[in-house]
Amino acid sequence: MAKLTSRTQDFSEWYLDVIREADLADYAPVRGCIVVKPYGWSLYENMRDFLDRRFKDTGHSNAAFPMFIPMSFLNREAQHVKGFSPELAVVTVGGGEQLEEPLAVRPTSETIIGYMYAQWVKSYRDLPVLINAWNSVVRWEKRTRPFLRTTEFFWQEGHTAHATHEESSEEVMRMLDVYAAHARDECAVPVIKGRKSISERFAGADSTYSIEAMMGDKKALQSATSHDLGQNFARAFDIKYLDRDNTEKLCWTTSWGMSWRMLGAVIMVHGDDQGLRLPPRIAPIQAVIVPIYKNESERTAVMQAADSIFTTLKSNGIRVKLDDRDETPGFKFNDWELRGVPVRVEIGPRDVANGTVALGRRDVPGKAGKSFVPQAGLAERITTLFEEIQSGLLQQATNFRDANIREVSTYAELKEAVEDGFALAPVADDPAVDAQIKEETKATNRCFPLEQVPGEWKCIVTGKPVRERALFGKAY
RNA sequence: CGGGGAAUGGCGCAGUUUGGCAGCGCGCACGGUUUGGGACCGUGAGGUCCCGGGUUCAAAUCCCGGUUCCCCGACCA
Repeated sequence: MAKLTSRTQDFSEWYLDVIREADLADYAPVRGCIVVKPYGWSLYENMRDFLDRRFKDTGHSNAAFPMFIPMSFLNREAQHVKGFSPELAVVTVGGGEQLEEPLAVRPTSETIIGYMYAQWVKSYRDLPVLINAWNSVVRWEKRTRPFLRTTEFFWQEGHTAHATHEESSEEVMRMLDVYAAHARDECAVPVIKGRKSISERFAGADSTYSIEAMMGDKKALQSATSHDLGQNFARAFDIKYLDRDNTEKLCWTTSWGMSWRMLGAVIMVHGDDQGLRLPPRIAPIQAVIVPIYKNESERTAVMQAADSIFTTLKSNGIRVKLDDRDETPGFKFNDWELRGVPVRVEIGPRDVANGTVALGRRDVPGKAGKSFVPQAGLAERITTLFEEIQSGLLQQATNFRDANIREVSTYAELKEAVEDGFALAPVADDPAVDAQIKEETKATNRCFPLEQVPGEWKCIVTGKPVRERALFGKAY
């Protein structure tokens, strides 16, 4: 009586099943939009809070900007408008009257923030400006999928302005590192940091960096981006400052974002045929207590012990839930596995008598993951177990990814490799090369990883000598 | 936006070919027996058959138009 399609049978269907059955999200009555339900939102909040902490720790502040952007703003940066106009939602009527100037619903906020920065920045003393915004944006996508690609999506967008390119470049890399650390340390998702190829970079950026992850079906997911905008937006919006030498100079700006797509990554990287497997650090419920009893007198004794364990765990800072629903234990075991709760505490009459509990871990399914331990010191034991599970999930994901990346040196090898994983291939950073490979293999240039083994190769398409290899894979 | 599939109670589906009482499993409510890996019996609630038109004595079923979802392509966080 499985509620889920198996991953091997149909990964895409499995993904949708998990989202529904684990109560993460529901479809909204609007094309391509989803409703995030409390359990899913709680997971997003946990991820968001960790990321927000990292932003604050690197000197950034949060602020809010309008969701409506005058069309003329988007038109000011040529590449930017070219990239985004096909997916804009535009408001033409307000208060029952035709608007003089249509307003785009923000697809991203570089332009309106650039406009504001131009007013705020006058002197080198005003720099750097380090602002982040948590908001939602709208992009009219043709093909949508919960969390991975929705018409409206929630994310954060950081926007900074600096006096020199040296500073702005540092910022771009700093935030890429923040994303990679968040993915690794909190979401247990190993990522590869890299530079986007010319054809894949953000509309209006000089260069774009991303973190790329491998999902459970060996497809790639771009999980966050960090852009070096050069002086493009500073020029378009007149973001200038008076330097120490009393000359006016253009600022250098950056932008960087991570969306709730990362939540999709957590599902697809860790999930198994029983459902979600959540890393303890971000799990809405870290431990669930399942009481087991046959009759009223057993119930009284078991519930008393369960309550006491609940209080202890909670006071030790563990996000714990006591499942007192009128369901059989077996049902609850499966239910919480589906929802990805990392640790399960089972307590029955025998445990009450022995002063023990049965401890089950989600990352090791079935009875293999179960052990019987004393109630004394349970909170400490569970806290340690969280760390084991957290690092275990990361390790599993890393092993899986590394086992599915092949270094190739010919086009034929690349074609074969991307049928079942990633390929690391020497290529020229040339849109024509990207396009040809995509056309013929369906795989795209994910990035030129920052960590490169030094060497000289021949581009597998053009035969030209190259010093870098790029990661290719089929992508979401 | 192009090609293919689908939409029937909360979920999964049958019924559509050949028009004729809207059904099944799970879930839900209540009562009882159960409870250490998805319990069982009984009773019951729950439906604009995706939406809008049309044909017909009669439409879930046939015709026209639209919407949404899934899969495959082109665009993207």
